[in-house]
Amino acid sequence: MTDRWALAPAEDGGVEIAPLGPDGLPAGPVRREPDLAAAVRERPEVARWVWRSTAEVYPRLLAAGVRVERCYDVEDAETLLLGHEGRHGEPRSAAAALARLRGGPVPPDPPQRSAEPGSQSSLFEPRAVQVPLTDLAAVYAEQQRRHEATAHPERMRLLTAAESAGMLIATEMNHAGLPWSAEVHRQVLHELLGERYAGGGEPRRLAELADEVSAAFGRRVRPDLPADVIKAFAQAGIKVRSTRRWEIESVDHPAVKPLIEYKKLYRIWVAHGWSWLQDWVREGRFRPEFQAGGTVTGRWVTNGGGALQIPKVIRRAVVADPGWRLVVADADQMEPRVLAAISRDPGLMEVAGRESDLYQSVSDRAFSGDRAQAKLAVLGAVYGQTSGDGLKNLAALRRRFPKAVAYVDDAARAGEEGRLVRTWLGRTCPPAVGAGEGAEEAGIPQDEPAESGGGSEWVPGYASTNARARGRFTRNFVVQGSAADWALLLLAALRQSCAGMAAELVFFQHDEVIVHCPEEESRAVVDAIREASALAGRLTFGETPVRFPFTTAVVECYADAK
DNA sequence: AGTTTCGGCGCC
DNA sequence: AAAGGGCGCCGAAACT
Repeated sequence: MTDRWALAPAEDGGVEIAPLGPDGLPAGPVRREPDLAAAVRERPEVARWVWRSTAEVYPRLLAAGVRVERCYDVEDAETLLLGHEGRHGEPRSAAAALARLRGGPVPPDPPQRSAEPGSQSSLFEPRAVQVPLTDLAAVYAEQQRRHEATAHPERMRLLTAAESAGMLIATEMNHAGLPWSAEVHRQVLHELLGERYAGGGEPRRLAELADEVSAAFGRRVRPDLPADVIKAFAQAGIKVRSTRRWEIESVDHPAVKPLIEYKKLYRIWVAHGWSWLQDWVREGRFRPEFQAGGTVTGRWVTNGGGALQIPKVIRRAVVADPGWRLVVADADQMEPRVLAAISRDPGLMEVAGRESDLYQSVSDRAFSGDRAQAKLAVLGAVYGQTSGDGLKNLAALRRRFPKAVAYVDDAARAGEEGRLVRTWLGRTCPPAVGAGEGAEEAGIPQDEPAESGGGSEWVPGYASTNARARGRFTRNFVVQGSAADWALLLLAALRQSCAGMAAELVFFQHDEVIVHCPEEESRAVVDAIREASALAGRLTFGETPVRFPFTTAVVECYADAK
């Protein structure tokens, strides 16, 4: 690629830029310009901007109305490369990478700030250590070489490119915000919770439910205090270990019904109630701080506002602008389809090659038509279910789809034995806690490795509790993480096809994306999603029969999508 | 008084 | 039917 330029903001608000040669080093003199946004705006021919941190640069560009098509985020790539090299946790800053390159003392990473409601703090990162452009380019050039040393260089290049695209998209989503009607939200809260009382106490409906619970127990009980509730049940002659809903649901006592209702509404009140609205919604937009690649598996997180946990009833407040629509697109059975693609199990690839309900197809083959059982078995295999009907169902799944189950079993065994596992594109799981030479030298006891030996059955009972927990983690990691790999490519492709339109990506939640667009663009957006899905499948997994269908809905209100 | 952990539950 | 993976958030409890 020829049209790569490096970019490094200077302390005085100016910027250093330089074209890069094939080796990743500056191919011309470093230019210094006074205005970051102007420097980028004036060079639309640049195919990819190489910079230290998207979070540092891109919000400033967007604020000035400048978008870029592609970037390469050096610090983000450093994180992924370190992980792949088994050096998870080493400082990831460009300054640290430079120090490793030059053999100097490696500075620790600056501490992460936490989000405050409505803050604009991501516009600038004052704590970040700047590196001059020539040094940044040196780190970049070295990273290009490190890509070549990975197990699958072309996949690793795709991963860092996709993750950088994710950084751009997350920043653009933060800039756009999710359309949010405070009026509808207040209406929903009033319907569910009743009037608020002065003084900030519980709203009417919660107070009533608390009274009902107390009346049922015959004494004052605070339903939000688990210890109080457990004691009250004990006094009524009922032993419960916790107040989790699934545990008390089956208890025969008049307090149970109002208690469960209280918990449900209490949750909405504290997490998505009036104070949430006050804190997070401004001028018709909810602005969560999306953070691409915020989890070890590559899933995104949001920083503040709980944007990835919006309760279904609250989604009524997500309303398109007048004349606009929300295109809500949900990938159908994403994780088992990803498992089919990565394991190349012939039977699972065959059912995943159809767009029809995958769980139904699996159940027709292995569970005599019981879809619910098939879904449980698949999820149990991916999550590492350890007991109950799950194990029996897993056996049926293993008979029909041996390579698929072996794939996750192998990942689980690797985790139990303290080895690393990777996603399809090469994102690598962190090492076991206490693992590594340091721990051994220090005499920290290690978990016993699981019983090794042939066969891909996973035999419970042979490894320690910690090792088994790590096995469940790595088992899930390869699927959840590879799904995140694919989802990133999907987002990048979708963003590309929306580039000429007014349509904006405004929300992303693991396997679901929302595009906000003028009504007349909504058909084109639906088509774009289908095309992006097919492209993402090909790019991520190569030639594969597996398809990734979406359920799409064009709605004015998010709650109407399902 | 301030900070960390826990319990419970929301989403996938 | 049973309680497995990844997160964030809040208040209370448990600490320093």
